[in-house]
Amino acid sequence: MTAPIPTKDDLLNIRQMCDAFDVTPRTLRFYEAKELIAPLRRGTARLYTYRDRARLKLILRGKRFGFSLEDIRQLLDMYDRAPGQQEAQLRRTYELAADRLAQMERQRAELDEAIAELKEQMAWGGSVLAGFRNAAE
Amino acid sequence: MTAPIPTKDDLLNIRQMCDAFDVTPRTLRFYEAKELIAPLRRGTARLYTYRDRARLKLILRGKRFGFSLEDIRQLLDMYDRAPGQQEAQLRRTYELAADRLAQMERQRAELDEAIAELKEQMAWGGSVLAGFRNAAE
DNA sequence: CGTTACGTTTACGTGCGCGTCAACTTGTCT
DNA sequence: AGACAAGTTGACGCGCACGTAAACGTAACG
Repeated sequence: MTAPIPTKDDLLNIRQMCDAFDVTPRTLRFYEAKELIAPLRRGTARLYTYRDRARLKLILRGKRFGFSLEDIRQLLDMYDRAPGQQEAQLRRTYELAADRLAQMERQRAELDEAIAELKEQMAWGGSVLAGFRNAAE
Repeated sequence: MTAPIPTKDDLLNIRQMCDAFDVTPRTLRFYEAKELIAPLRRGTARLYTYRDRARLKLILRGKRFGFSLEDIRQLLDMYDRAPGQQEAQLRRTYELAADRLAQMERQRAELDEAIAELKEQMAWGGSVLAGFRNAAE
């Protein structure tokens, strides 16, 4: 098998983790230093649980969105601190999420605008290219 | 007047330029060092022409698109040499823009997804909060 | 004439997200 | 036991896009 799909309670070492997510060991250790993930230890060696894999997935997605690792750390804390929490703390979390959501929606609006502008520019360039094609005949 | 709108042949000093575009002097000098703009000099002092202003506008727009300054420099150079430009070079630019556009649209799709997920989480948290309120009566 | 404001160059500092050694320990195989 | 792979912890380096401080020039104002 070229793809030994890990089950929920499999524990992956750092190499398997890197292969699975296409990252380097340095990256995983860096994320750990930044408290984004916290793998188990067998002696000194790291063992990555299902939870770590789920978190890493979210980390990489967050990165594609353009969030900083610090942003992502806060989001992750929010995601899993939810169950069994005191009301006040949960409400704090909720408000943090609301802020984040607003931020994301602003970001989306800006992205939409940028996309529209770029399309406009490209239409202009496209017309110039069309001119070239006409002149070429 | 709080807004002394500059005409095409006005020359702006660095402060006016910064106020007009909401950047710092350091930024303008940095862009100049990177050969993105090339203001006139009166003695040693910089004087920004209409052309500089137009270029800065494009630079800042490019940044919003997520281009690096080096990318932007190349695009500006091509833009300058546009009159009498070879089709090939312009097409390069066009393709570069198309790639970037595709990236941005992927990013937008992912952002939408993330927003949806976050909203879902928040609905869940909201229901928990509602439960607290019921238990409190 | 001094001083205040604004500009200049040069150069080192910063935050982010890792890359890249070096030096060491820890299994694993033969 | 010896060798080798794979892991570990520092610690320094890097590219980008500037921030920041030092030391200096220049022009206008009172």
